[in-house]
Amino acid sequence: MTASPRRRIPEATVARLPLYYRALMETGERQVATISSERLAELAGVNAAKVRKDLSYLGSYGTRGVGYDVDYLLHEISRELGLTRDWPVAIVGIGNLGRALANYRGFGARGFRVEVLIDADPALVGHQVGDLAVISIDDLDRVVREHNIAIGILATPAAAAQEVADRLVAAGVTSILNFAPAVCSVPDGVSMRKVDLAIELQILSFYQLRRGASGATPRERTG
Amino acid sequence: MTASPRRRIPEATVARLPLYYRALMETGERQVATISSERLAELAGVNAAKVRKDLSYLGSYGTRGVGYDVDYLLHEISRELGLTRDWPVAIVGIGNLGRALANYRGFGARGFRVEVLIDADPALVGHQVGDLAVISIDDLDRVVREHNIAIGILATPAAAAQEVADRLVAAGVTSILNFAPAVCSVPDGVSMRKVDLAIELQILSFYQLRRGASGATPRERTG
DNA sequence: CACACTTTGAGAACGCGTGCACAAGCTCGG
DNA sequence: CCGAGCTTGTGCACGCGTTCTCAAAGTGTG
Repeated sequence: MTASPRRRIPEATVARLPLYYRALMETGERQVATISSERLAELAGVNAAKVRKDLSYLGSYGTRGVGYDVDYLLHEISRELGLTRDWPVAIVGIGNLGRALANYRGFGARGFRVEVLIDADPALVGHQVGDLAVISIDDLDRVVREHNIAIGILATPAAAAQEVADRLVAAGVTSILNFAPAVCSVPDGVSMRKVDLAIELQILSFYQLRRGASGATPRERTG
Repeated sequence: MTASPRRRIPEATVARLPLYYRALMETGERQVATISSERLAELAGVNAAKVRKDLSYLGSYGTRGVGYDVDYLLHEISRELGLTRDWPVAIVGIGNLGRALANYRGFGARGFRVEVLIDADPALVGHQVGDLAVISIDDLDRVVREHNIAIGILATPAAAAQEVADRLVAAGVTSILNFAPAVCSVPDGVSMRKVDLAIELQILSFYQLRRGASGATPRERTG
């Protein structure tokens, strides 16, 4: 029942669709029937021309002189993003970050359901985190297959990242969200997105430095 | 003592410098004196031409026929990224994620030191998280100024994000890393980077769906 | 029905980033 | 000192994404 895309949707557009989705959800709750590209742009924090071009990749869902039907557009975007499905998710690496992700409420609402928690530390295996018990990494393959998991979240230390990624892929996972601070490669046909907290701070630091010593100034490093 | 840039460094290059930095750190520990762009590219997960072009924005730090001096390059990159300084950091919003970030080891090593934890929940204020006590949001302005904080991490619920961002900016913060799932604007002269976990999963979901029903297939949504 | 007003959809120009290709420059062996 | 072999630095072409702009297509009013 998945409609084939009219045209290839640019990556940059795909990355913005979730923004539109969220903005439309908030708008829909306010009982607004239609929305203009300009208003949607404002809510999503982009400009109106971009909104119109992005949406035109999905098809002609707007009405000139009126705008976009909120419910209809919401439905089209959520279908395109696969939010009409339930995606079972596994988290590997139940440290600080893994535990926080396991308890994060924001996932479930969009159909991403954390069903499996995996860790290599025997001391952690069997422990309860939220509603779930931590499973040994030795059972990774079996559990991932049983739960029919397509999306994995990698929250291990850097050193383990590549090996765990390989095992996830071998078990049938085809999308990985990688929080480990390590370069990590996956075969064609598998998507991987990276989130690296330290890198984000370093980028901020670069621009902070460039702005010169105006405002708060950093201390010279002592150690 | 900050060298003025030879040329403007493209954003895309800035975003890769931390990758090179990390790769060089690992290389340096192995007592390797020089490194070629090809090897560095491999370690950083990019291609060699890009490495050379990126590094050329910093200056001519390589030697033809030889490669780059690891220590020297490391020093130049860390200076450019501001990693020779200590940056005191504040985290606002000590929920699941905020707590995980507060305990995250990866920051300190690069000079980012979490010195202040702030939350709006009176029940949380005063509680110890790691070595730090949670401070009331009423004291945000005072504490941020006292600690001379330039970089803030926003880990509040979406509804509070914009207001907290405004207060951080008013207190002198000029770089914000925003984990709240909300569009949030800051004045010129302030940098903001966004990390949105739900959006990352939605992007993965899009491509997962496009790859068709090969591999694990999602369930139709019930609720 | 005609006209003023609104808003979409897309053509076109521009700018940024990527990757190829190669000259310039260095080392090393003889 | 010369020539073979590397590796960098960069000019150039290409493609993607953004933004400007405007015709097309709708609504509403008198």
